Amino acid sequence: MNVRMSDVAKTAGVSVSTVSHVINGTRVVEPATVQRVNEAIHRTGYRHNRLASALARGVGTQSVGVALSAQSNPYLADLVTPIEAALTRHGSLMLLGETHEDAAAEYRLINALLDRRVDGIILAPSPGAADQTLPMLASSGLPVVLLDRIMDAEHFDQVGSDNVEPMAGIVDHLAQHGHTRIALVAGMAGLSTSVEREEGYRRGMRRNGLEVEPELIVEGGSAAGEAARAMEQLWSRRPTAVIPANNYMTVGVLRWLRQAGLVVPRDVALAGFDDFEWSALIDPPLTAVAQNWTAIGQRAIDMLTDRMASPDRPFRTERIVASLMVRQSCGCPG
Amino acid sequence: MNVRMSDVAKTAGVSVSTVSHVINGTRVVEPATVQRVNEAIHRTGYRHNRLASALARGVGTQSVGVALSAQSNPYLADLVTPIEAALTRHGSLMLLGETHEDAAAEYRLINALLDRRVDGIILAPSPGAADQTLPMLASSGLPVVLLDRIMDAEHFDQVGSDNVEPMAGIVDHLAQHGHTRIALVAGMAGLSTSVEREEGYRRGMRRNGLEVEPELIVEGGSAAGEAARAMEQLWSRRPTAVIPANNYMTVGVLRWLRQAGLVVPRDVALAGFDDFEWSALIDPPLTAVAQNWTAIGQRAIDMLTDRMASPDRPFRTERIVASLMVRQSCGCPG
DNA sequence: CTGAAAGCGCTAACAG
DNA sequence: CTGTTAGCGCTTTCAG
Repeated sequence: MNVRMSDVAKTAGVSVSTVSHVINGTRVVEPATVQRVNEAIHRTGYRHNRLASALARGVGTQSVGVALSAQSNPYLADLVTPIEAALTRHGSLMLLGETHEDAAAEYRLINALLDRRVDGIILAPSPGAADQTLPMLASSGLPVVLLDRIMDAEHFDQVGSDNVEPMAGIVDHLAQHGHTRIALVAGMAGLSTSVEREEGYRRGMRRNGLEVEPELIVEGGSAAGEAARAMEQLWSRRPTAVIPANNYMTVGVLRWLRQAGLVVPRDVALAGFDDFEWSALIDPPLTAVAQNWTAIGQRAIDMLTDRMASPDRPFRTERIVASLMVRQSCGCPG
Repeated sequence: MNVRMSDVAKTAGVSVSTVSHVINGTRVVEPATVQRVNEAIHRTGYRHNRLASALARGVGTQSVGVALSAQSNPYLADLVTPIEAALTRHGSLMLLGETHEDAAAEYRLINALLDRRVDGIILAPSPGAADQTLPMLASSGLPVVLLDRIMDAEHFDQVGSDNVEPMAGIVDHLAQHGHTRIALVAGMAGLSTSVEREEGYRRGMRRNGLEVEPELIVEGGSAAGEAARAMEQLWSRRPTAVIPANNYMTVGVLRWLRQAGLVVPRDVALAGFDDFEWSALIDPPLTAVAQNWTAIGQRAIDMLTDRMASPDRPFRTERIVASLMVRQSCGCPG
């Protein structure tokens, strides 16, 4: 264990400088020497220490930090796969950390990432990120891309789904089915996605000539359990259709409906946010807005590398289109 | 940007040695001095460089590598969450990499991880890992835990689900429903989980006095598309029940069945491996073996820290129990 | 309680 | 084509 470059140099009968250069291919070395060095590397069992290397070279660590809440992201794999792929292409690695949707935990995580000298950070900001995390990130000068939850932050690149129009589109669709009492199980307060989706709901109601009744909007905390309780509350207010603002809440709503003996879409129509592989196999097949997580992950890493390349370009916010997958839970015929 | 410890020392009017010690709390420093140093840190905007620190201290980087195929792991979040949590408790971070279920990619990844001086590695070995990756890992002397796919490797700690008995249990259950022509859509060849589940299938058939007909076993490549084709093939052989050996293949089988106009469990009963949040909401509610991914992730990180603490303890292989969730796709009444 | 100085393992002028 | 050597930013004896 722990063979150093000098050991290799010794057994190859050359200088460390030469060893370094054959390892990094950073200057021409006589083939015979290269040969000897490579043999020495093998015989000694040498492992290059990229950390010492990075330190000496004064560069980053060929790694980027990805900070999000895996717990609240069922699309983790979709999101992470393109990021990982792009990073691998550059010989970089991904440091994945969990924000726990909590400002303090997130702050600690970003600090840890910064102290480890990552080359860039991709962050799905928790509610509360604006207080400490974002300022710190901004002053760090590190390339950063904010993901999913678009903030009111001028000095960051951001990418996420368009939420307003797709949500309004759900309302349009439900209204076309003749629904007027359309309930919304809203996401966790403080999340920009929650706000935007509620805005979309309001826009949709209005443009269909429907009144927005406050009692038809209940927060479902972005989680299944809370959403079930929210649905219970809503049910007493006699909605004819319900929109869970995300995937987890759809599970909760569906569970509550089922145990209450209600059948979708006969007793209440349902269409929500977040599509997934099994949607078509659910009973009834789910009508839902599909977010393009692969594209979001792809754009995030693209934007990050763009910024690394040109630190002074203007900051951009990109919205990735999300589209309504119409199936039967909304009342459409099979 | 890039303030060094010496800068802090200068503006605080002390030596770097003192600064280092107040930062690490590694020796007693007069309160007043601590004060001055902390102020200097603030004023200069100093960030501790953990990499340089680790180098000087000759220790690891407070990070562990996690290598698996996110693409083929729908439980990524369940698995990763306990690992992340434990790591955070130790002030460590997770370097997540993708093996792509490919020996060469995996080998490169593990190399990258090793070169970055991670303190340990958790790997879900791809088929082919035994050729290069495992030997390298073994000779590295680094703490390693193999996950999910239990290998025939004596010198590694391993943790994964029990596959044989649970699979045999599925067969038992189906046999009790009176099925005799039970088909298996097997997983990707070369994966130990595939092998073990097929073994479980054979064991189940045998102990129920059923003949194992080779034509009722078709490989579904562990993926939805291939599984659909496998199911098509199988259908011509008139099974009365089918067992997809994992989650993805269940999707494929279900899709094919549906588009063929077949209804489960009337036309063919179905029970497979891998349960998940939506199983009860599928049409029909899915009977499936639930693997305890959270426990697996938890044990993996436990075993890793155990080995870090005592490098010479004997290697262990742990099996986490997986249990059959009986719903309706097997033919049981709602 | 504090400082000087010798490394940690590697890179990159600079000088052959 | 190759070797010497001064760092990279930090830790840690050792000597006050």
